[in-house]
Amino acid sequence: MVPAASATGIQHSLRMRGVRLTRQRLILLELLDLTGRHLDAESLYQLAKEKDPKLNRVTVYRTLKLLKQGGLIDELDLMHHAGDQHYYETRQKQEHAHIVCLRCGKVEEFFGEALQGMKHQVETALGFRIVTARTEMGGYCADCQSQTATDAVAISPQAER
Amino acid sequence: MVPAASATGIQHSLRMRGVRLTRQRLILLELLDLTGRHLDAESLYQLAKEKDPKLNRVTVYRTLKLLKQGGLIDELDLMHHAGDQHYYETRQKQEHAHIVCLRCGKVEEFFGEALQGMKHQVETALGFRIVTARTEMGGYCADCQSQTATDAVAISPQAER
DNA sequence: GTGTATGCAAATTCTTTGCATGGAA
DNA sequence: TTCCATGCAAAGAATTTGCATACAC
Repeated sequence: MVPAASATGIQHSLRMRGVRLTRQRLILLELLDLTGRHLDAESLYQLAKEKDPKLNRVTVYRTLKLLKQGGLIDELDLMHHAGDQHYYETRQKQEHAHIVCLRCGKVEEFFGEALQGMKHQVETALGFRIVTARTEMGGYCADCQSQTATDAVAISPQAER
Repeated sequence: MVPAASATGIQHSLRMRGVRLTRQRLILLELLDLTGRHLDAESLYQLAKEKDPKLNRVTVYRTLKLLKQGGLIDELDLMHHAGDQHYYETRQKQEHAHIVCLRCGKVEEFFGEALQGMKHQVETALGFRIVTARTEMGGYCADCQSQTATDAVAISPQAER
């Protein structure tokens, strides 16, 4: 179960379900797996175009949807720090939270018992069967904290998004 | 600090920052505070229109942005179970997770130590100063679990969104 | 009175859909 | 050979922007 085997694992899982492994899907799966995490549809599309200039943006969206529905990738929002697009990562065995610096955009991952624990608590306390979970936090990284004071982030009408 | 005082608290906070309390903003603040939680922009707009038919959708978006930036309301996605709109609730003293039933759309809230604990862990472990946090889970509520089997949710190309 | 907030119309961003053709199994 | 998957163009959903007017302080 080394990282590199993961794409193969997904391929196998898809084949099992009768999903056709087209050239486009293989390209996208490889990119999702090998590239540094947290790609959004547009970035994934741009990378995929380098490998196959004819691959269409729509195919990217359709493939992401397929993988998401199959529980093979997770969808993130990263606190919408850079817009409303979604980000994706291949599903890990270990649940983890995503921490986004609202100033520089850096994304850290946080692994801890708390997450699995909470999932179980929810399942028993509320009677839900949890399929997918997501914890995201926004704040300021060590580097940016000092500078933030300078930025004067008063509650002025125009800003970010 | 009773619930009803909360809208007043927000008003005070806004006034302090030099934000003008217009008729429209007062309507929106009241609705956000008194209505059952988790309104999206469109729902809030529809409710607001009943109180002031001339109030514009754009004003709703601008007000939500203002309040969000000021940390007075929190933005939720509710796992995008019904589309890509955002939902809002006035910020609570107690952090809590939102649990969404992917079949019937029911939303439950889960309060627990785990969340505050994790926030502190992240702050010390990663050196972040966390400003906003969000935990959402998607799954199936007790009522829907039995029926889900029947639904035959194989990984077929077309479905939801 | 002054300058921010609003309303209106138009634009933008992100994502999905319809339909004919292509290609994996 | 049979359908599922793709590409293309167009549509759709959610949200933002530009600009003149209105109104809170």
